[in-house]
Amino acid sequence: MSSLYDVAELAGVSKTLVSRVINGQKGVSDKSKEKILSAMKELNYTPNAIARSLVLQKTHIIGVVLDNLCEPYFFDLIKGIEHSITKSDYDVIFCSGRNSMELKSKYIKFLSQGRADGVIIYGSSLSDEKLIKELSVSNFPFIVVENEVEGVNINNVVVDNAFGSKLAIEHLVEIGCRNIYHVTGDMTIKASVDRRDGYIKAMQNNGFTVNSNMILMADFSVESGYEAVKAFIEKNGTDQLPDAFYFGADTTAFGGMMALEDYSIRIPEDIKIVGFDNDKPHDIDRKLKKLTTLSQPLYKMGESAVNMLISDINHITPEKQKLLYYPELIIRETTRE
Amino acid sequence: MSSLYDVAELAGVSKTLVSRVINGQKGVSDKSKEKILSAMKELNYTPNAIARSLVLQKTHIIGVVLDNLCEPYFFDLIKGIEHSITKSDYDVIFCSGRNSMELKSKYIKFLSQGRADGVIIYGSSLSDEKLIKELSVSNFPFIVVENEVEGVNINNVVVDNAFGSKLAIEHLVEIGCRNIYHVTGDMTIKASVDRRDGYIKAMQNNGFTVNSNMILMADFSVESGYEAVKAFIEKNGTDQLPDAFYFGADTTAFGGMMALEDYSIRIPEDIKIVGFDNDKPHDIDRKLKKLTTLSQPLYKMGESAVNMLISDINHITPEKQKLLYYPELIIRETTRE
DNA sequence: TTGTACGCGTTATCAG
DNA sequence: CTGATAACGCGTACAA
Repeated sequence: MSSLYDVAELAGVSKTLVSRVINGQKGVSDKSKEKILSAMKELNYTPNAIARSLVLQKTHIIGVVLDNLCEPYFFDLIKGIEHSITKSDYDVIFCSGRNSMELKSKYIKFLSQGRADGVIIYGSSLSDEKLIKELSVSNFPFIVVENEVEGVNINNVVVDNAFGSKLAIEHLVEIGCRNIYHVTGDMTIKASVDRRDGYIKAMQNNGFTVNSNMILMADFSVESGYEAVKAFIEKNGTDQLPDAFYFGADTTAFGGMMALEDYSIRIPEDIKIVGFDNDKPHDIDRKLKKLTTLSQPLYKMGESAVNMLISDINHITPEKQKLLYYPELIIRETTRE
Repeated sequence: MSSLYDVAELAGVSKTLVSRVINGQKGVSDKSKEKILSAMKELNYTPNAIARSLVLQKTHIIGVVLDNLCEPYFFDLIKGIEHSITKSDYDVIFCSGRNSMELKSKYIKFLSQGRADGVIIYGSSLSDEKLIKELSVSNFPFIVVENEVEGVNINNVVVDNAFGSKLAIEHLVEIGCRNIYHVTGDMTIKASVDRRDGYIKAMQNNGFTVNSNMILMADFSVESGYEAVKAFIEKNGTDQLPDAFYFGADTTAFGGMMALEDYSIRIPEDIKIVGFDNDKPHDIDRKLKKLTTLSQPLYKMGESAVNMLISDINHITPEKQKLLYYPELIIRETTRE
């Protein structure tokens, strides 16, 4: 690998001139420029970005750390980020936590050690909080998408999950449901907690009381949704069904709908279903009804995250910012006769 | 941001000792170590990876440049890469070309300018060749997955697409097909060309001649598959169908199967279908038959790519390596009565 | 065990 | 227009 110095030597000029040519700056005679250009060609010279970053104290890189890259759920977020990045003078690199907290934390450190000017972190897990609090004292620019972390002043793009629950319950009540159950998502994820709490509150605001037996525990897997509903039916029978199941996640809802199908319970005639996340169904074998769900504006959240982070990096906004998005109710077949 | 020098000053020792503590090296008294550690804490010191890379001439980073991150097709490749990386002492970062050659090329340059020790490039497009030839003169370590580039000596993990066509045709012939048509994938992609050429050759080897009207042009989209088959039927009627359609991609095949369904043509009774790629079906609305297809070992290819690249980086293997994988035929409902 | 001094490849300042 | 020279933050011979 030849360096700027090698080019200067071969061209018979100083490093200063070479640097100017590389960066397209004024102050180089045509003759020198020519010599430099041909020297660069001859040596197959490539500027070293690392050295450049060191002296400039700037990488022009924004890092993105996701829980897992292999997850279609993140596609909209990624696309939103990419779209905003294109309009900026930054480059993005992506790192995957592969569903491991340690790895995620490692990559955040990795990027914050000077390898990026700022980091976008998708944080949904409750256990992210410790990591984020640590990072927030380092005054390295970063922004957390999805998770709201209490007690720390950070850049944050969040979605009001409880509001989503409110929309779901109000919709179900409006179409005549009275006895509405909730099947949770993964309760180590903050969003799941907020959705459940939002469910309870929305039920109360509509004049219903929620007993603990009205909340079925599951996680984000299709299987858990299937098992939760199946166990419920086996315990209570098919004549003790609620008017509706409100699931904490679409994946879980898909599983639940399969269980209902196995017991020949008709959707939406016998029971209404609402999910959360606006996922594409995974299972081609079953012809599931199209699911009424709540959609998070992940694309917009990605865009905003980039913009907010860049303005933080450049100290355009001295204060940390927080942006709240609202989920949108998408009514489909599972709540429509 | 405090530097190693700040820590040394606060601890009242030299930079050398601080450096040793950071890197866990011997040769520091317990007393000094303590002072240094507490100084690091007090200053909230984080080592600067950029400076470190500069002096060490090593980043311990492997970059991966994909055509597009938002594409489930790459999941297996990514997982394979990640798996091998975990067992190494490298970190991975991912960059997305967002389906743009320029962007892809930009990110390859970006990484090769000292920001990574080596790059894994997924290259499927024919137009990648120019870019790859350029890179190959720079002696920067890299490996190309999928595309075979003629005339240059590079690290390469490829899959024998023509062999896949051979498997497909032999399978179809074996179950009684004589009149086998081909619907191409995106012909700007080298794999599509190889699959078509493999189809022609395999047909000839089985004693059939291929006329140009037996090859329908499409790309990788579901729509193109649908349109290609629909146009064919509208032109030739439903009584002039071939025994089988061999598609250059599963996505295309899904589209084609939908078109056949629209004309009430039964699969596999009336016509057999073989695809390529072993994709998951996208469309939940249709209850498509499970598709016989060819599976590429992308996971293994990802693993191998990492290993080969690392041994290139460390000059373990002086020569460039080339690894050839074979697709595997997965027989499902569309060729089974 | 400790510290000094130099170099990694760049950019920027300031004379000439 | 040109060229020394000093940084950027770190690792490492080498010397003490």
